[in-house]
Amino acid sequence: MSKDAATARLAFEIVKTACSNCNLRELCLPIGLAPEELKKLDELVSARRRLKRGDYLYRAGQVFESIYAVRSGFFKTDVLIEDGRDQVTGFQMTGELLGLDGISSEIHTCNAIALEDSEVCAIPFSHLEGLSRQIHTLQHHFHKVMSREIVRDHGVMMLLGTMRAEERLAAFLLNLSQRFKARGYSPAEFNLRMSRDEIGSYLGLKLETVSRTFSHFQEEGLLAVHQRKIRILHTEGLKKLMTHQRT
Amino acid sequence: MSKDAATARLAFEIVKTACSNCNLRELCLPIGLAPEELKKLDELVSARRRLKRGDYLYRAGQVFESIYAVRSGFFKTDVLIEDGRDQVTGFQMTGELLGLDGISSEIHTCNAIALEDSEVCAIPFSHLEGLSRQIHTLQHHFHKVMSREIVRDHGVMMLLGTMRAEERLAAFLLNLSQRFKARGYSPAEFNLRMSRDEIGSYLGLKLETVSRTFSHFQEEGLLAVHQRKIRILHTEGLKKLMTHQRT
DNA sequence: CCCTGCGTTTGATCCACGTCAACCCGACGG
DNA sequence: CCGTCGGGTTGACGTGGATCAAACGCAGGG
Repeated sequence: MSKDAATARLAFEIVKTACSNCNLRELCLPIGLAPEELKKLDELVSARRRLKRGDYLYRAGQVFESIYAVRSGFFKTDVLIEDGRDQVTGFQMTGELLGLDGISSEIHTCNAIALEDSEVCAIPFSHLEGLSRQIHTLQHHFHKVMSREIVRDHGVMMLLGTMRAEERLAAFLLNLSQRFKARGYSPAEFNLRMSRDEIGSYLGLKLETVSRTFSHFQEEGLLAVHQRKIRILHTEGLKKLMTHQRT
Repeated sequence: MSKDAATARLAFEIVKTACSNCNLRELCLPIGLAPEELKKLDELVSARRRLKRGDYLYRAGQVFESIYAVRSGFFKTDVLIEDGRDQVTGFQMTGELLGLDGISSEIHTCNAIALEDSEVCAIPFSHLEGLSRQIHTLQHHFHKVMSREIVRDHGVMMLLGTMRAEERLAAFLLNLSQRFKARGYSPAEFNLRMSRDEIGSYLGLKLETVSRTFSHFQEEGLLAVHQRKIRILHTEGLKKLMTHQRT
């Protein structure tokens, strides 16, 4: 926590700014690029940005210039409408991209907020377009990423439109679990970075309902919950819960 | 309706297959392209496809090869999960693109179904990627289209997550109204192409609730509803309804 | 150590929408 | 002309989750 330690860490990380030796390269934009292509991508990532918990990466209404790749940390995005209502539209973790919504109007349409101290790589969008005209693989991969975002959103629409509270929370936890697993963390035990209120907003539920549903899962022996620490005891049970209900 | 008339119309439309003289060029993919660029795009649109009401344009699970631009008609897309539940994820009208969800996994993730006799232009995706490496404007425009889809989905998530039935239906009607207007049709009077059930599925409501809400709007003097024919009598009233409620 | 504050849990009550069921109505076929 | 059929409307009733309210528990500060 000392100033020196922070400086030292900064220096260390600057050394490995490049995509080509970033340990996320299998998760992030560079997937499938040849070494020489990766070199080009290195030049593209113009800047890193560090954020503290609670900092805004960008705000709705700001001019869109770059997309961001999460290098470390955890984000949420949310939209709000005039009358004060808001909704969390997603949670982003390591290797995921932020800001794709801004491309359409050159203006960000949501807020992106760090839920813990985080670091992102800024990728100026016009550069990305330029480079993806040269590198097929990059172009195609970028298209896939955008498309995946659309598919993900459809999943959330499904969840919000047809599922009951238990199913929503089960789906949410299983999704988190799987994403942690993909990043080499335990799929069974993790810390939530977001509050009950934020989960509720994402799932279209009130925080009380989220809390009650957690308790309920715990009573059923599906989970161990302590504050934001979650241990999944019975993955299959959660999965069944998600699908089983019919009407 | 005679066979001859149909044939004649077919012949007529084949003549103007090209984007360069398509009257949708201001709405569809070619927006903003220079004449010589438009020529190149012409070669890209490999085939038209006609569909009758109820026909599937593609089904979830099929291999993805092309995206489609709606030339005429009206579509819905829906996703379904194992247990039989399904959800309409969108309604597409003239000039809008279908199939973007398939890019991510090379497999369509939803069904696209014609709600009336329709015609689409098939755009082989690999060709589109090729051409957009040559034409900046096309590339950028395509990115904007994908991004707009993401923003639209966020809007639906907002609707499903935070709005009550009346607000949802008001938002839905205003959205349709505006899209009809953009296409030169009356924003105040139009025919719904979809059933109450399909509206309900899209809005996360049951058809009875949709029906009741229509009746309610009619009692309030906001709408005149007769079957699928809608006349908006009081746009401002609908808008206020959409925003006004707080909690 | 205690005080304060915020996020969370838990309980009691309420209500918007779902469910179930009857009925209506325009389209279509015989 | 009537019978049928599918989508739409309307009513009565049930319920999942919202709302309101109180209490808890951990973290940070004095």
